[in-house]
Amino acid sequence: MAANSRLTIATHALAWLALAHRRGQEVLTSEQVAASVNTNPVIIRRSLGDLRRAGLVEVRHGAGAGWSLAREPERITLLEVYDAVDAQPPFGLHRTEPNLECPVGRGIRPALSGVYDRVERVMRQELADTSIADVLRETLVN
Amino acid sequence: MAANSRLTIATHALAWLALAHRRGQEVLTSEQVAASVNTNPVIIRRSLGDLRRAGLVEVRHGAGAGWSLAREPERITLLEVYDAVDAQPPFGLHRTEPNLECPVGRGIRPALSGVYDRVERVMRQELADTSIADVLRETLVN
DNA sequence: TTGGCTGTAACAGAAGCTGTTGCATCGAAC
DNA sequence: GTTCGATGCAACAGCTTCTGTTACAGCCAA
Repeated sequence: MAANSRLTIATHALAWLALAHRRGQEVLTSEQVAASVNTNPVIIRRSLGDLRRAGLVEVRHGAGAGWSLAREPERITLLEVYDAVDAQPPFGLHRTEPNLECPVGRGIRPALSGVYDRVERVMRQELADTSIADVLRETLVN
Repeated sequence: MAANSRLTIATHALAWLALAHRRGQEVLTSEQVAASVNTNPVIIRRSLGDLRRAGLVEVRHGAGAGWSLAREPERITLLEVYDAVDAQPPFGLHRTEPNLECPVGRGIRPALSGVYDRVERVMRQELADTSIADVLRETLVN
């Protein structure tokens, strides 16, 4: 499968909104964001739509329309973005049910679920410790 | 993309090999493993082939052929399995290069790489702390 | 009323994974 | 040396997901 870049696109858009706001630009259109990400405006509208449903950004319609952050960038974590864009978890269980007459086939799924849950927990903790402001700061250093 | 079940399939196969060995069964054929996983033997041969190249299992050819663990299950970690099957990393960067004339477009990729590296590091640590023996024990409890 | 932008559906193309078939190759058993 | 069962691997189909694109209706400040 193609590597999942949803979190990347959404974070890029949020960092750009944060920087624009700091520069006095109230809102950005999907086209302006798309120009920075270098993709199609519809991709950005889809991504920002996810973030809007999660309450991370706000949208203004009509003339002078565009997008802005709903909170200060210090208070938006990558975990919220991750949940908003609904990226796939890193590991999946069996696609078809294993053979339940085999002791391994019977018990392997709950056992692996426990492992995968632990992995996801530490992953989420790491994402929760990083904010959009952190990302923007690191971005402007480079 | 379809959720990645490579790690699941490989771990299932290894746990089954470990249990069979404990029961006195020297080797298992790909067909026997496939019967437990409930899939096609070729899928299992592909997966066990990855594990063989990583030195985690051994294969015997000719009559009485089949697969066995190359080490005790206590000494095979899920991190080794993860690396062996070459599962995709959880996050990908931009598919096309961002606009380098934008300050965010210019610096976002190294910034996100840093975040993603940290996420992968804790994920790998968690996998390194779990062995095939751990998985088998949890499997037989259920 | 106008004009610019959002919201969303529909579709195409690409990529990856699973599953399947077919066949060459290997090697222990006889 | 022959046999026979299993591996190694290529090729292909089907499915799903993601990205990208076009098209168009809806919204609202000016």
